[in-house]
Amino acid sequence: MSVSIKDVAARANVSPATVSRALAGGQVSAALRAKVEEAVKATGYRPNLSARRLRSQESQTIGLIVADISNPFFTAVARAVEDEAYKAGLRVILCNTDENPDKEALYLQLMEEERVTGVIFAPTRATVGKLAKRQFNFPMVLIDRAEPGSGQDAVVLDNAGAAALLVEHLRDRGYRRIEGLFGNASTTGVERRLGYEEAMRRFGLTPSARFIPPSIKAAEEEVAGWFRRGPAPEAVIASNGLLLMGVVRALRAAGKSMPDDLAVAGFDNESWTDLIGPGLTVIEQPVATMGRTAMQLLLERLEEPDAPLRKMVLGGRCLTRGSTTGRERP
Amino acid sequence: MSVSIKDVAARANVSPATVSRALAGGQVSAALRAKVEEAVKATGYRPNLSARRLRSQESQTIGLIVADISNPFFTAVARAVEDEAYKAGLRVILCNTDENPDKEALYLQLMEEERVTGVIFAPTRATVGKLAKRQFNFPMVLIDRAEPGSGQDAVVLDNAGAAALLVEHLRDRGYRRIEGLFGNASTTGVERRLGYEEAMRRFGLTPSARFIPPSIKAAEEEVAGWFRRGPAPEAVIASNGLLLMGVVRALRAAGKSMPDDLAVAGFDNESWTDLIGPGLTVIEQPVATMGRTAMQLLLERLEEPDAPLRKMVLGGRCLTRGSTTGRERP
DNA sequence: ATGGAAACTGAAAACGATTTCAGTTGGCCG
DNA sequence: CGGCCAACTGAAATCGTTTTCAGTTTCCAT
Repeated sequence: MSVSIKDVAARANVSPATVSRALAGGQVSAALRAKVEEAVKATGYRPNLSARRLRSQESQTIGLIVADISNPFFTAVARAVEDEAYKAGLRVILCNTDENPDKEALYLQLMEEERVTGVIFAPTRATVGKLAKRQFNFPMVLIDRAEPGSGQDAVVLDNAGAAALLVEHLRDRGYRRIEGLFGNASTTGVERRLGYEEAMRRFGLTPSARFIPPSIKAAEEEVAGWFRRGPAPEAVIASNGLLLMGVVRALRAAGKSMPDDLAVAGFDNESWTDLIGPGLTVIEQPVATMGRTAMQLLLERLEEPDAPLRKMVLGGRCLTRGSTTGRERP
Repeated sequence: MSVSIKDVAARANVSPATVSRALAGGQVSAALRAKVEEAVKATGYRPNLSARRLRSQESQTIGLIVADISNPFFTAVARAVEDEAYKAGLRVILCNTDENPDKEALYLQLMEEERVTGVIFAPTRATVGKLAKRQFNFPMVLIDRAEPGSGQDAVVLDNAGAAALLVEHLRDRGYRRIEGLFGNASTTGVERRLGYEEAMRRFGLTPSARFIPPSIKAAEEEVAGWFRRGPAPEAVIASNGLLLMGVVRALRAAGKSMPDDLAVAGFDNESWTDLIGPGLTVIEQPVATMGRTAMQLLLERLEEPDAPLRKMVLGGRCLTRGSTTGRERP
């Protein structure tokens, strides 16, 4: 069917071995190399990557497993990972788990069958704890989400620190009753919550946090409830872009405005956050750096499989905007 | 190294052929099947997909080539394509071209080497015309962008019709000097421009369109120029989400507001468009349907390689919001 | 009991590349 | 001129599956 290395060899009157060497830049006389190249062009030959992988036992492919590529945070991370990967001559298989542990297990198994070179993975809280128990036939770098005992390299945000930055900022602007909304699927929610609670206590304030599913709708309903039943807090911190959008939607639906009815701060500097009303105060995550770093850690791990475990913790930046302008104290 | 089917066979005291059949659900006695399954579990065997692909000559993989997965339009399409693909037991290789024809050529070649089952492709204007000339070893479905003579199945929006919807809406609300901003990299820009111009003329208005690169920055600079040098039009139509965001940014930077200083309408109902100021009037593209349909067309093409060429044209919906509220006539 | 069909199993041949190993040249030096 | 090394080339093995082909067993109807 498809033209194989044998066809090229036949056409150039050489052996398949010579064709292989000529194309791979091995030791071949200039004359033969030219003949081979001519034959390749004439036949329209394309190497068969499956055959190459089978023989050479390396897939030159990595897996990227995230919750949902539609989430701008993961989109940005994925884009960075892919750029680095293709630069390194690696292909990327992308998988969306929708925070579903079953899908995570399924895709991890798929990765083993693909004999991938490595995997970059943003696991759910349910899965991250089990990773240490299993042995994979590829190295893995966790991204965005990790736990002390997971036994894998990782790139994460300083979640607690970033949450504390927001609390501190809100307190400085005079807010006291600061509510926290945290995603319940990932370790980031947990860590951000701890950072929030710790900071609140440090300032002598009473923390009040809610764990909810990481979706726009969940946040919207939660905040709508505050306005319906009251009392609403003075300020809210949303632990990711989805929750942040939910908060904004609820405010709009209830005809409330920022920061007067509710001051709003959150995570993820998505492209629209500076365009909404007075602009949203957010933690900017170094998304591209995270993706690039994950890829780097993976490549280095491939070079040195026995190097000590590494966890890269990156700092977030607090971008203050109009949604937390400040409050005249009573 | 890795455990192969032979190891399983040895452990179960059967031949590799039997193991293969047992796992593929072939004709095997229940007793042997159980023995094989036990052996699989004991050895931790995972089939090697490269070997399987080589032998069976089918990759069970499709390529998805788009301009930039960070663009929410493509994100949504990609998500739909992937869901459908995994449902059909196919893997997806995602490639970002950044509207660069060289990268497009590179990735198309990669797809041939991967021996992919098929490709879903959103080509640039530069490439789409050349597709008919080349022969690929896989079927291809164009998505979002196509041209009459491209010789491939396609799923596209009724671009001219959608642009006309916007013109009609703006005219109904009393706007007359309506400027159009169109992306210059894809056929959608061209088609939307034609639809815009045709509709303007139909209403006795003078079309005034600009072709610019499909980036936030390009649109922002263009609109900023209007306010700096004047005169600004009464309304603007932006032919995609990026340009739309650029328009909004320029307005904000110049301290202008919608719709009084400039009425704004555009393409792509991105999640933030109803939250900006009075809400943006946009054409909602059936993104998920587009992705799903592309996958369907591809699967059907695989079933019936010689079926006639098909082009699916989907209608856009006009969501009217505050950015085009209307104009009191002088 | 016997014939034949049906069910099951294993040996071996692919799939298309890479790579080892063993030649075969040709050139150069003594 | 003989010998040796370097450079080049090809035959054949290999990667891990699937699948064909042929052989064996089982079972049922006659």
